[in-house]
Amino acid sequence: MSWTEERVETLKKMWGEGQSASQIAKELGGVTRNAVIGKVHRLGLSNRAGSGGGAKAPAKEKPVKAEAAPKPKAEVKQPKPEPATVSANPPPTPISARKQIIPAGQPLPPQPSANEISPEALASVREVEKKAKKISLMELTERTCKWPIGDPATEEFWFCGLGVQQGKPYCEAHVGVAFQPMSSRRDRKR
DNA sequence: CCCTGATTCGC
DNA sequence: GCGAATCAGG
Repeated sequence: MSWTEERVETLKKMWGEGQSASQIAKELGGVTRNAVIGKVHRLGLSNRAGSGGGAKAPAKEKPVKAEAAPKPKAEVKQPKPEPATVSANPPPTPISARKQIIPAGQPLPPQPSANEISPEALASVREVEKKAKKISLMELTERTCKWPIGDPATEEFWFCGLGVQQGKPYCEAHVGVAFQPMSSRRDRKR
């Protein structure tokens, strides 16, 4: 693949939108994120600025590493289709993580169906919460359970972080409580 | 471990 | 000009 007008334009657009290099690479196809970053630099838009009044890159240090370095480890390619990114689609805050205190300015999204959970599922959540990995926001990936535990308004807040099922945002147990079969929790006057 | 962009340098 | 390898960091 080569950098046609069209592809470059897509690159510019997406980069301008703050998309990550890897996302752009996936969109374009046929290129790696490295290629994208390389192109970005050559185009001179390394900084997401674009214009402005003389934003100049401060002189960078040049360590001058001794080359001719051997390659102790080989790079491994991992073809894995990941259509979505975490930041784009925050999971609905489930049962836990809601005391009554809402951080100002960031009202939690409505929780249409966070009531009536099957006792079994609830039990497993408790169980899982005990062995949750307590990972931070940064640790969240495509394959870590994104179930919030604790109160976001306090320090007592982390994410489950256990391994997730293929495609699912949560681990086994949390998927169970997150995606209730429409049945089993029918009528229930509130 | 996963990811991010930045840089270098042989092609 | 291109991009893999590598670096540096969250």
